Amino acid sequence: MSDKELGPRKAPRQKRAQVTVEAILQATAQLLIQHGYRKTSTNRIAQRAGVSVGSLYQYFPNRDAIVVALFEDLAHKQMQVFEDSVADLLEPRGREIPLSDAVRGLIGAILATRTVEPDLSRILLEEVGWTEHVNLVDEWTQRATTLVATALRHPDAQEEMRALDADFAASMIVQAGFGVLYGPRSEALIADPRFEEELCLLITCYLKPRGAGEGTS
Amino acid sequence: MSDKELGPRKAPRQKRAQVTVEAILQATAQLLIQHGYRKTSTNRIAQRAGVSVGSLYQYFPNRDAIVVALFEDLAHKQMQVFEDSVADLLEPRGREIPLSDAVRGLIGAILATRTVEPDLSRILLEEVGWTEHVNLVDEWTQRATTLVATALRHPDAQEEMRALDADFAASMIVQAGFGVLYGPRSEALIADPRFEEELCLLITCYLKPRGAGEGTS
Amino acid sequence: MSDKELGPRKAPRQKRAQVTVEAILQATAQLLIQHGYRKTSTNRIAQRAGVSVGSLYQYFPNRDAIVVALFEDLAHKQMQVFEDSVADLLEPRGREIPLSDAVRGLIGAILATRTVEPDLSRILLEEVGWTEHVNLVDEWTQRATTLVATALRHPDAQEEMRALDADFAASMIVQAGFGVLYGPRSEALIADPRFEEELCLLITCYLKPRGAGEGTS
Amino acid sequence: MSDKELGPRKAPRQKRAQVTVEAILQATAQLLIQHGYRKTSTNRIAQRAGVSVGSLYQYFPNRDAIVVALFEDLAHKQMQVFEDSVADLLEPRGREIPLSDAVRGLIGAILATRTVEPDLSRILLEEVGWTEHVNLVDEWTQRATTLVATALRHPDAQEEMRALDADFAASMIVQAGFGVLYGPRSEALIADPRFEEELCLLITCYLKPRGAGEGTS
DNA sequence: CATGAATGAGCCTTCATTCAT
DNA sequence: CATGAATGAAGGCTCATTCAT
Repeated sequence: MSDKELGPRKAPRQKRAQVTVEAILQATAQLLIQHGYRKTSTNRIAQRAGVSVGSLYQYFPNRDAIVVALFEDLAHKQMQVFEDSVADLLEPRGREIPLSDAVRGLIGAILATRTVEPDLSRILLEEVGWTEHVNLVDEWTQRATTLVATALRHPDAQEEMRALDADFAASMIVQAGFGVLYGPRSEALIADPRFEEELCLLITCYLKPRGAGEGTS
Repeated sequence: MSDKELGPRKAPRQKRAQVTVEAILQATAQLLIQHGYRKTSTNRIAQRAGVSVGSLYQYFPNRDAIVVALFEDLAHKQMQVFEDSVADLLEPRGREIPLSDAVRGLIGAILATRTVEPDLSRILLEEVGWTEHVNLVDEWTQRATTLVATALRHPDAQEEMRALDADFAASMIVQAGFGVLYGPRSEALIADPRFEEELCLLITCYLKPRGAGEGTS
Repeated sequence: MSDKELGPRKAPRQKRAQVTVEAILQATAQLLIQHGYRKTSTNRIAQRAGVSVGSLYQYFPNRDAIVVALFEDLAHKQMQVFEDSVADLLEPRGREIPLSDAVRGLIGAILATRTVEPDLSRILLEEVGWTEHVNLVDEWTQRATTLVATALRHPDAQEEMRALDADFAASMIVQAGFGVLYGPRSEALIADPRFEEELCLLITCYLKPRGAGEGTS
Repeated sequence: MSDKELGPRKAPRQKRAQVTVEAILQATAQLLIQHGYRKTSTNRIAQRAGVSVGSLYQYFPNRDAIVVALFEDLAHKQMQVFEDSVADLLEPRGREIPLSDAVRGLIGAILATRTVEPDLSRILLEEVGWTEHVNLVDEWTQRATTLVATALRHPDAQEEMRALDADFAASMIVQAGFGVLYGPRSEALIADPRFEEELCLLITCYLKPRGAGEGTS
């Protein structure tokens, strides 16, 4: 666990190799989802991928490396989605967007994250556990937080906000947001029609200055 | 995984047996913490517990049953702590407590939860995954939510709050609270001196009526 | 298998002990029938018998000893039945019985044997295997053969028979008889309404002198 | 026991694999003969075969599957021998064969069956028990019976026989024959010099019409 | 490079048997 | 004598990984 190589063994240069690697990853994802981590053995992966075990070990030094690759793939895809969703909020533009809209956008971005390969995501997060991939998750959270912090520093936002440490606030928001979205019982909560609105409220209120309610205008 | 017996196999009647069971549970906890779930084999548990494998299987039908027992123990202890902490807030008392204090109490209660065997708690939640223990976690969350909802309905609280569905709000709070406390990167966040205060703020603001800031009184 | 004690450990003198032994034997029989030899463990036997394992080992030196005891019980009961059934044929009586009737009686005796605890009998014979109890089975076959030989030597019988070695003929008959009764597919054959009659015929013809058919009289 | 896979797991494609499978089967046969079914563990088999347990499980899903394979092998070989031996009796030929010769041939065929791996045969039949392989044994018996019935229907045979149901008679003969050959104490009986002749007699008499003895010619 | 046969440590579990209470 | 907790050898089986072809 400590001294094990977890990175891919060699970058596949030929096209055929690329196909092989892809097949292995897909097979692993399927098996993970269908039968869980424990039953996802290298032999089974190879078989499902239509490849020999030997080939598998040509590209991955060990079983966990495959899972890690999958994890990274997923993380990158999710980050991409998140960053794309958030992009608008950061673009310089002529007219102002009210804070509440910005927050709504942020929340939408986090929510969008859940749509990326949800099954795989779930199994990876819950069964494999992110403990083993702390770095990745850290990076993930870090980048999200930075993005949010940047958004919070946007002049348009600042105007409506009370004075606070953008970094810290971003952490709170991201953390709370993910908690709500990925915690136990999240399914039920998210399904509630009031959910999105209330989550916006939660965060907006937190950011706004005291004594200046939303509807006060 | 689905039809496996997970309950304890037979209750230890003699005192000696009780000691054995206890040793097994402790050994398992230690191994889980030190080496993770995957390396915690029944043989190792038995060895560490200074007991034979046979004894282990006399009280637990299989490895997971031990982990489940541990999980239940922990969950019960945590619930106990939480409920004890929250108890005051629910007691009828002569003078009013301001909402912010109530929230602070709530948060304190959730935080207190983290002090119960934190290492074991982490490994159990993260590596073993609560997916397999949905019922327990559900119960846990349910009870916490109910408690919070009850607190929110307290006349003293109502006075300072905007009109909202106590149950829903409780869900949001509990969920967000746990997210902040148990999510990735929680350690760092919690360590921040501003943390507790800000979390209070987050929730208080959410509950208070618009246009009525905290310091406005 | 070779140096293992197989006899009962000590004769139970007290009444209570006798009851215990009986309970153990019954429990074993039930378990053998219901779950087969492999799943019939001493612990299970003890439990089913409502006795502690320790007590079990008070009366039997090891597991197989119980099975052996059961086997012996059964063998003795079957022999008893066989001998009782055959008894008449051997009694000196005033009037002659025709050979065919004698044979019919013999066959009836062998058939009667099947009615003694058929389930236990089957499991003991098929799963446990009589290889391990050769002596008993030998004795069994021996006695049956002797009995039949004695019957064949009866003057009444001799009259209708061709000259042959009674011992050898008895062996053939007993052996063939048991083959028909306990071999594979016996069930189907025995169920056939013609069966008993034809079996009589088979043997009678064998015993009668050439050229003197049954119906010639 | 009921839902266990008993068929071979995967067919050996390479020559090396074929050798392995063969070694496993042989080792199992040896162990079965020398130490009995209960002591024939997969580990021992692998060891004796000079192969790793893993290899064993690559070709057989579990221990019993090996035994079953052995059983099938044996059954097929025996059937082959039986059918070959009986073949002549069925061939259309110019001159008649007397019934007694036909029966003699039949008995010879059944006896020949005993020469095929007698030790393995014995252990498989007696200790493992044919109960678990009912289908195979059934097929075995079925085919033998059919063959005999066919022989009985041969015009040459019919001429010397009384009228009877060929199928039923075949069942009786086969069953009795196997009983005599495979029952307890068969060894001794078969060793007797009179045995074969008498067995012929037993069956011939049974088939011939009443009142027409053998020597009547 | 691909293949798939082979490996063997190690896991989970059972069970006959002993022995302190 | 009875009890039942404890033992630990042994069995069945899996699976990550290697290596000859």
